[in-house]
Amino acid sequence: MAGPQRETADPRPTSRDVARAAGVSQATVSLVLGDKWQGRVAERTAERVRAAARELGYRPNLAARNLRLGRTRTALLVVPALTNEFFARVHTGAARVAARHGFGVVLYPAPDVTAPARDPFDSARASLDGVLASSMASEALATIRGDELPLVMLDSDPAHSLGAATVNLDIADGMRQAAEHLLALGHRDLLHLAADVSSWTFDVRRDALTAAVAGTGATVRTARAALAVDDARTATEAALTAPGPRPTAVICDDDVLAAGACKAARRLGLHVPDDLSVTGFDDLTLATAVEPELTTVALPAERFGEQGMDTLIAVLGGRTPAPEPLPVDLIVRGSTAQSPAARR
Amino acid sequence: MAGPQRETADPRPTSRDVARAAGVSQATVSLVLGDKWQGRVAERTAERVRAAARELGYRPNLAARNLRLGRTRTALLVVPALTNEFFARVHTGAARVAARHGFGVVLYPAPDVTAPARDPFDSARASLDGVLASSMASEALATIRGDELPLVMLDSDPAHSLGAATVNLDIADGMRQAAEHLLALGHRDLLHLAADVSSWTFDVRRDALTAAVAGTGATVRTARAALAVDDARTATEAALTAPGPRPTAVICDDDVLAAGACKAARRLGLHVPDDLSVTGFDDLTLATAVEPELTTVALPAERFGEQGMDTLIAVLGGRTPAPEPLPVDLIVRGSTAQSPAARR
DNA sequence: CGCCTCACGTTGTACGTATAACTTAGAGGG
DNA sequence: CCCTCTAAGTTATACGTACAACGTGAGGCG
Repeated sequence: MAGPQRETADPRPTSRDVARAAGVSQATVSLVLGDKWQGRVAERTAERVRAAARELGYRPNLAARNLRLGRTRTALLVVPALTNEFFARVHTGAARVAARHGFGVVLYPAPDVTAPARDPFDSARASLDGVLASSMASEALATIRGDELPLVMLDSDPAHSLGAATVNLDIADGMRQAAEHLLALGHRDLLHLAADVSSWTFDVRRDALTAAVAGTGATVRTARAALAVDDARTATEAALTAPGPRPTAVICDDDVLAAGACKAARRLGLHVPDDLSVTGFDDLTLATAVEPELTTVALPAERFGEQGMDTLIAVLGGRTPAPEPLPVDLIVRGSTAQSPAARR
Repeated sequence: MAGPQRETADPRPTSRDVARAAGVSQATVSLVLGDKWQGRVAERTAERVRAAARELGYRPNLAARNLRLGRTRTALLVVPALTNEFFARVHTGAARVAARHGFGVVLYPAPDVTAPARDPFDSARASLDGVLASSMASEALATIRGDELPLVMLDSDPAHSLGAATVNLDIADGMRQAAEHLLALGHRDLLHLAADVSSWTFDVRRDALTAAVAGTGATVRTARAALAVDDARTATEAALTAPGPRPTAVICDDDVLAAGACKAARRLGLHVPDDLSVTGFDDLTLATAVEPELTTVALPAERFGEQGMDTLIAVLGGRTPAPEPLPVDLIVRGSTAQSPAARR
């Protein structure tokens, strides 16, 4: 029955179609559906418009709305890697708050945060209202700032924020808790298994650890590894077999590193936690999947993402909130115990 | 020196500004920058326009372009949960291909794929070119189909695809490989630790397992658990202490489940793999973090995401490719060994 | 009775882009 | 010398929305 197929297979109804169906003007439809009709449109008419919109399955064209309003209700989330469970959880939290405010979140995974590929970001930023950037190097940050886009920094150095709002986890306190836990268990020779990544969040861990052991007589050696189990295992093996007194505890920047450290211990015939204590960071799924379960610093990742997006939306609204760092908690599980020496 | 601050803090240059700077009309700017100027604009002029655009830092307004062109170069990726590393990797692959074609990817996490909350999806779909939906129930699928949006199904039942293109992993073959591996090791009493999730991808695992053991004389019992370590451990403990012959191997729908199974074994005083073999599925980071490392079916998750997006873009281009299922590989590690009986 | 106010709308326009349709100046052909 | 043709632009318009500015008829009031 139908004639030859038209090239327009998608005649989505517009506000004008709704207007025609309701017997009003397009402007009235816009007023009613935009909730700006108080005292401008009669309740009877408003209801008729709403009914027509429902009937036709009307959805406003966001491109047109964005063009008209000059904003997009879209925020960019920049993270090092979404495959890192921590950032996936940050995204979850951020997206939840965003949705609550009618915002969308587009992701920009920056494999190398020090030198982000400009192209995908360039094409995207023209349609963004704001940026939520996690763990970025200040160089990359500077290029973003040049765009004058509202920016909120997550877990980044306040000293290099260039005036952007920052939202932080109390990473330093987490590291302090982990260190004091090990010290209280009698450990005096610590190995810091550090992430081989240039990022403020890891600098904070280092400094907090240094501060925590200062004056206690304990010593800290450092090993570095990429955020992968294998690399962490190799690095730990090397560090534990190096000359000098063998560390009795490994304090790791991350749970993945801690898992690698545990594997290294097993390879060397050391028992965790009897011969070697290990602490992680983040409390990922990993932490309770390995044996023994990891003593680790639990970060409220989703809450963190939520607070980040809340802050960005506040900034867009002209306010400049400066939230307190979110508290973190050491969770003591099976991978830490009294040092062999303290047990006597 | 500057006067009082204006309310427009962001006068981003438009194509008209570029035109003025280059001494041409706005249309010419659009032609040059859109690469449609062959034989329409002199090379000298084109270069002048490009220079002006560079000078002003011009970026086209995507909202205006989208409105004009009626498409958004944005695809929606629907996944059950981004915190599942598998889906994070699928996203990575999909986003990579998308970027290559100038497409953006927006995520829609569907916590419950059987009854997706309509609201966030509703507001988003008006600005989408297509949908890439992973592991969705056919009900939810039907509601999407109603929108007439180009759709590609990932890892979903071809029989319920309602005509949408499907892209699949060869899950059945993976499960077959795992089952045959265990059978070859002499295991005759298997426990299938199934994901307590209603999804085609898990139905396929079940059916493939059933088919693989048919006629071999082996028996398969089934336990169900949510995709979490703790739940998997509990379910496995219950199944292993149930009356009847104790299974000598656990074949799991997922690595997280496998990690839970390993923990259950340890609790019951069983050694993996000597007393109990365990296989996983997905080959997540988890698989090599636990001890022993998991024998598991490796899925090319990123490649899968890439192929999904390639297919969606092909569909948007009017083609209807039907790619072969991607091959998967069993990776034998330390969590499987000969059955105690076969060892004699 | 004439004017004002108020409630309820409508008309018109702008956002920035892409492109169809048109103009114009030479070049070349008959 | 006029006519056509092409290169090299330009003018004008539409996409769908939000909202400022403008009617308009009815009732109130002096």
